[in-house]
Amino acid sequence: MAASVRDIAKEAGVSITTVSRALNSHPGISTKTRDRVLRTADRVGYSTRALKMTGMAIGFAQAGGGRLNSGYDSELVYGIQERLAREVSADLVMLDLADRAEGESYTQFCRRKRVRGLILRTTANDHEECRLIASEGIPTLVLAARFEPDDDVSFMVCESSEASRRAVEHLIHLGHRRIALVLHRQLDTDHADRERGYREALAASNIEIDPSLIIRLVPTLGGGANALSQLLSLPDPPTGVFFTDPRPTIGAMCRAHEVNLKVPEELSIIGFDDSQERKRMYPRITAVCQPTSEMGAEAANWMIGRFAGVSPPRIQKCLSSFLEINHTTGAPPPVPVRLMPSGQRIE
Amino acid sequence: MAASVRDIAKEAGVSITTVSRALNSHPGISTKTRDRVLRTADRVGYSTRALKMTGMAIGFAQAGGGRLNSGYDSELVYGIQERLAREVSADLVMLDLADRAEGESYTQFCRRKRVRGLILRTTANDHEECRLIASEGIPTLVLAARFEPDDDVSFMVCESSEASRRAVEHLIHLGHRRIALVLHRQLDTDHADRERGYREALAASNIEIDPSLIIRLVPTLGGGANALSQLLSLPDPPTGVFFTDPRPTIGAMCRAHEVNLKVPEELSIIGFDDSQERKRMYPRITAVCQPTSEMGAEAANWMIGRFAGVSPPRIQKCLSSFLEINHTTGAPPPVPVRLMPSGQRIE
DNA sequence: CTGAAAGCGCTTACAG
DNA sequence: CTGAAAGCGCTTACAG
Repeated sequence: MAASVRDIAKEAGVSITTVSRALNSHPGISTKTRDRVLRTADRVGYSTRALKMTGMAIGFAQAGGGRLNSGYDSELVYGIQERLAREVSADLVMLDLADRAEGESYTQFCRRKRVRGLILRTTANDHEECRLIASEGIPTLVLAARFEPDDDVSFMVCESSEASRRAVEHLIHLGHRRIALVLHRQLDTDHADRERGYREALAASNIEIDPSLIIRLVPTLGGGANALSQLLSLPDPPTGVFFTDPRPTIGAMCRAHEVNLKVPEELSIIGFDDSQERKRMYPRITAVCQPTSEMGAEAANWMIGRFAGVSPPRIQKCLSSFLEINHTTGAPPPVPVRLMPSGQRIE
Repeated sequence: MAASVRDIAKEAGVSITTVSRALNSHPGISTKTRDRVLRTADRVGYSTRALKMTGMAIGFAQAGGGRLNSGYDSELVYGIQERLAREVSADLVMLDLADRAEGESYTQFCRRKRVRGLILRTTANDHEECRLIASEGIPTLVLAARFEPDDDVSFMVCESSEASRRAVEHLIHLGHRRIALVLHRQLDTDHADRERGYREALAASNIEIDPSLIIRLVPTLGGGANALSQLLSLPDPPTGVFFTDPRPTIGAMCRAHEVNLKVPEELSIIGFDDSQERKRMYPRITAVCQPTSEMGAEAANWMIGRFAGVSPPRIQKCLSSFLEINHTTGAPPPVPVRLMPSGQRIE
């Protein structure tokens, strides 16, 4: 049960001295022995005495180092904590992977921080580090990123191509034909999904893609506002727009009010929401929504189950985004509305 | 430097057995001895071996137990982490004080969780617990609550009576005379501050308080929306409203759009913002704003300084809210706007 | 590169 | 209620 260095030593056929060296990455030890000892440690369920006393803790960290700080992260933390609080008494520790000591493995780092499992966020550039961490064997789950099935990495991701397709179909059913898409400039799998949904919906209705209706931007409030203006000043403007990120969505809604554009009478807008922003906007926006805090809760569930020996050691779960139809989508106007960049109407 | 049980024993003139018992709240020990030992432990700077290895960590917890989950908490955590990341390598651990073992003191709990200092949030009902925790001597800082100067509790709080007074003065200068106030039903010191600012501003301009213009509610989006409707359906409605909480502010802005009320031409609105909500609203709202993430950063600063022996052991700091004048305040309309509860205008 | 032995920090029966 | 001694978990010179 409570495996000690002695247990590992007996099991691996070495002295406790060697075990200690392996666990603490001392230099004077052969790679082969060290690996065998560490594998044995994991197998017999080794934990330091401090860890036994201290209770369970799971870490939340950003691959590549640094601290977590987006609203999306907060929503995830909220979901994780709520589930942890309800199910078990486990602490959540906000870690910075850049704090690892020289030569310290991720597993050792977590042991030192008394953390038994890691929930990770990552950028597209840090997938390799996620693979490395997972390969060490410490229970690891990456949130909101997708890995290949043969990558031995557990992840949860939110699929949004289908909800995105439905969103655009919703506009088509309402009678829209010129439908714009506002995308991330840096296309990750999530945003590629959303673009795919858009293209599929248009293709299914034999509507040709007009590249001038696809805008790629840095996802900020201001970017969204400008994208709206840019689209509406086109010679042949869209009657519906789909924003694939929350910040541009909010910026665009503000700009619509600013230029006195009636939504949805003059323009239909579908946004993107990964928290509860839509409840704070007027008109309440029709949006593709991600169940973010639910993802956090699911992540906590899996971790709890891992420690209890119930969860599978590897999970690759895909949650679904959903289209919530609210008050910013309607039939297209008889004549598309065109605005000067200044906001003045072009009749 | 690295004080051990042996050091404490020598210093306190007892055996290490007794020290161990005191540190772990074993029953068979006299209160007097235990207190002396624990005081000595603090004085000589005792820390367990695990703690020495594990690096610095500070805890974030809710007095009274439970997990933190409001947007306000997220903003605080954001501020704390940003500063911690920049200044030192300290982890932030989200703790649930309800996880304490039977008979375990707060200090012991923190030691077990390898936490060297506590940043607390509290409700009005849990001030006593904050005093108790602080009295144990572990570095403790309560955020966003006010204690008496002779309460030996460190806190940081955001004063809002002055900014609230300025907010109402701003309306008065614009020519408003009938100014409504929307308040928490449960009046804590923060909200009492804001009410005081309102009353002072009116008194200074010899405007009589009209109780029908003061609404007390549960601070939700819907509550704010209803408060707006209620105020505008009065026989003699206000031309300006001051909301003292973020959620009703947002709800009221949505309701204004909903009933097609022109803000600020027909009604001036001053809101309250403790995060960055105002940047997401249209029109951008004139609001009393709290520097929430700055408070988190200040808290982290003080903690870091405490461990370095630089910060004073006790701090009672009052940050200032500020009035940010944006686009929802203007001159009152020639004739006050009156709306039916349905939203229909009463001419 | 590895291990037997000494030793540190702490806890726990046991004796008083 | 207290302490001397045994003992656990781990690390660290030291020897090979």
